[in-house]
Amino acid sequence: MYFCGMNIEHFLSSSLSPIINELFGLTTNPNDIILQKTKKEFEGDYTLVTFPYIKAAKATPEKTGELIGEQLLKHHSSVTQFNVVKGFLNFSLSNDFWLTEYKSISQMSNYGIKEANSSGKQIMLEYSSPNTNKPLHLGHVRNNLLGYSVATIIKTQGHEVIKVNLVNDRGIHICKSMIAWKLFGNGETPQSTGMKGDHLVGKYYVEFDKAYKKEIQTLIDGGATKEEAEKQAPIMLQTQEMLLKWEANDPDTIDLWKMMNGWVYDGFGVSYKKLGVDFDKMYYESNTYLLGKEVVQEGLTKGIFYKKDNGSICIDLTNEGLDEKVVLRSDGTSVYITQDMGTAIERFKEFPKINQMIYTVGNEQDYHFKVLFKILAKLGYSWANECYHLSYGMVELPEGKMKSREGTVVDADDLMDGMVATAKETTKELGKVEGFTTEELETLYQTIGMGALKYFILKVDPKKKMLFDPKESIDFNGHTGPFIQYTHARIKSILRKFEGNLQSILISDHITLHEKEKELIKLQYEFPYILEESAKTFNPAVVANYIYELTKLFNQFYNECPVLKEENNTIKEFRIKLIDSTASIIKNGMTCLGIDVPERM
RNA sequence: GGUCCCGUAGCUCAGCUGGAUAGAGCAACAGCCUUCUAAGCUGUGGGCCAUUGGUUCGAAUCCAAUCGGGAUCACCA
Repeated sequence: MYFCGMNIEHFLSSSLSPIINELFGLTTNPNDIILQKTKKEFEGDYTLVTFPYIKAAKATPEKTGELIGEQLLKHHSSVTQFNVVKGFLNFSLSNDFWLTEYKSISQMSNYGIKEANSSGKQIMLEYSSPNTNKPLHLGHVRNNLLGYSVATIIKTQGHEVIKVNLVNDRGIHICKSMIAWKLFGNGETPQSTGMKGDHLVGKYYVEFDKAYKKEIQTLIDGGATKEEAEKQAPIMLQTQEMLLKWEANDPDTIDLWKMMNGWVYDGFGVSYKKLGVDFDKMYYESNTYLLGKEVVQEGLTKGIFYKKDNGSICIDLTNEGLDEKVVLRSDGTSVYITQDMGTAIERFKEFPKINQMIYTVGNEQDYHFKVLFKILAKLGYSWANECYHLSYGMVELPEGKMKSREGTVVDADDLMDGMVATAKETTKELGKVEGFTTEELETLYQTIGMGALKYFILKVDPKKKMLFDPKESIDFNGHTGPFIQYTHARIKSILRKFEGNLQSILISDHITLHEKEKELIKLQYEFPYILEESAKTFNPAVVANYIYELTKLFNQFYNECPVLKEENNTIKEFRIKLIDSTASIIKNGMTCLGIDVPERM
């Protein structure tokens, strides 16, 4: 049940409230009156549920509906008829009403999208945040697509968005890849192996794990307990030593670190480009991991934190329904949340104008962010309330959760390449691409393959975990990206064949709308409210599902109403306009999802 | 065990700020290409909306309990 657009809703509600008040002696105001779109099985455009008024009316729901309906009909020329079924008052708006509405829609360029303006907010949105020890996998894909899409959707509301990426480029896990490469790498480089840099480094992350496990087994066979073995394995000791060297700025270690991270960044760059995502600013944990310590001191003097006997510094959140949380280790070093506190404070200093900070991070960290925001609020940062954890569900495989070390991951590059390859195959099979240059074809395969993948992921509510079965490849028919892209191409094909001048078409006042035309107008009318809703809830699936509905409706229209073959020129020109604005909403909606739509396919 | 999230068609998902007979896609079956792109359209079958109670004129939707699944509760990140 959607709010039916603001203008119409407001217009109707404000017409209805005096009627209801006068009839039944109530004092409702227009905002209290809830209208809904009339269900398909019934005659009418909008529906008012009369149950709330039957007491005051001292009448049956049917009678109440009749009374309101009669008044509405009498006072409003746009309302042409009504009917009452049980407690539901359905009324219809006139042909002219919809036609007039459509005229104003068709005159707007980028209907529903607000330009950045001075009243808009400045919002920082963090997403992606990869580790530099392994390539991206399907989970990262969801994060990246979601973050990028939400940023784009927020921009349509006239806000400025600063997209940031906080790269986890240091720590023990990075050292693992480094040690393994040093021990077993024989000087391999992306150049010498032809491997993508992130994959090469990832290979050594796996190598580390193999060697580590082998050493543990040897130690256990020699009589050690599992716990002892895990601590004493030489490769682990070497890794810990390397981390200390890194923190001490040992030149050789830093050089190795820079070299291998460089490989990873080259690899990520390629993946990001394929994904079509970008960032306005990069943050690196190697620069931020020491932040937050002073704040801990500050909190200590304010009495928000306290020192335990063992020297660690904590905060007690048990009154808030949370636990006690360590914010500084007894050896004085930071924990995860210390950095996050410091980084947040730093960002608000660096960008004093930001009104909101959004973190795109998986729902496994729900608790962490609850604690983080609570601590920031306690420290007295008023903007703590404007921090938001854009939490999304895990992507699960049929066998369960993905685990990097166990090799049960779907690699992002493999996945994307596979989708593009399937797109190529399917396109060739259908054979509709005569006259494309080789370059255009490559772009098209890319567009379709990535469109399928992106739509597949973004059409589901981010909050929910989603299942991905690699064996059942992503579909190109039905509720999919390619279906929407195809429809767009179809419209564009008609527009290319139209011989008149699209810009100069004036919509006649004397058109009797076909049922499907009216439905198309009604649905187009909703687009701005869909964007609003989607931005407000940080949910691209709202846009995705809307665009699908619009597309499906267009295809029904396409099957019932000829455009170019329509003999009545007035109607033909109107239809040209109608499909043109449909195409542009499809395009703009898909852009919100980071999906391109081709002119031909 | 505490806290949080989730259970809708065989499968993947909409609908959830309470409203009419719970919707799509995939899969299955049956139709539609001398007509603007069939990656399309039309139709058929498929549901105790996990269960039980409660609130309400009205519950898939709100509340509680139960069952089932997941996450989290580190001086890891």
